[in-house]
Amino acid sequence: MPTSSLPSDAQLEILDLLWQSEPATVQDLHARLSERRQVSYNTVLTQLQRMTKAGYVTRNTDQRTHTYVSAVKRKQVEKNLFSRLAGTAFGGSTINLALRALGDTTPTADELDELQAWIDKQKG
Amino acid sequence: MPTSSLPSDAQLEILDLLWQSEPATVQDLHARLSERRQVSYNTVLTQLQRMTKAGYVTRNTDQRTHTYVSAVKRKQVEKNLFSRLAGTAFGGSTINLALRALGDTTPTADELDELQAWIDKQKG
DNA sequence: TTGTAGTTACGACACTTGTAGTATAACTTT
DNA sequence: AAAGTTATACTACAAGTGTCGTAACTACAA
Repeated sequence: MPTSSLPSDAQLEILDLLWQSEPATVQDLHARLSERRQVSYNTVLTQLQRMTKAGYVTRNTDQRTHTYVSAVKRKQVEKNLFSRLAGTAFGGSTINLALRALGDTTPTADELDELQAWIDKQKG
Repeated sequence: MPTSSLPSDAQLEILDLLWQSEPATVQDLHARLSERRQVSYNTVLTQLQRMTKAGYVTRNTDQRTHTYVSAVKRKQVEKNLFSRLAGTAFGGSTINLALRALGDTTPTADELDELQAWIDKQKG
């Protein structure tokens, strides 16, 4: 449904956790998010409620403790994210964006291999 | 709240124009931005004022018509942008982000070469 | 049965964001 | 010099954001 709109930063952060392990309760997500930064249970709950309304997630309310699952595909959201970024500051090119992202970062050998594989796939 | 503050989307769009050609007046920027989308002069002005306050640009007010120059480096802003994104949804890895950005896009031969060059540089 | 911990619903609040209108001052043109 | 044009400053405002508090309800334990 939300092909145009994008989750906010805080929502994306939670969505990312969901994608990693679904379904999940608010407590699950709060616990996992708390490993990264200080945040209240209610904050996570509110964001999940907003995400439900926005259609980014759906929830099962059969039990008192609701469980959430993502309703949008990771790839799709990422694609939208990139195209928004590319649209504003990278000459519209996602590839250009990728090149900039690489920038002066130093990759691990694995990452380098993965990149090489991607290129080879394009060539072949 | 991200670690380092970042220009908003609308600001980034203008900053991008500035990076391409500095210094510039509000009119310059408004004219160039107008080629892409409908936006009022005052909107551009307001954003430039906000960016001035935020330190993203500086301006010369000697003349009645002020001229603006960027006060932040493109690379630095991009880096912050990517690291914020990476921090929220790409496992913290900018390279991973780049790989995702590449995703199913199909590059031109030039872009492919550029990518290959980047890899070779890392290897060598 | 009464307390206590867990859960959701709802509201609140300050801040940001994108957008633009109005006021006013300063040049330019007639 | 009057009128029009151009510039900035200031104000405004709805929507979105990140954050959390409080109320109310449920379930289990003592």
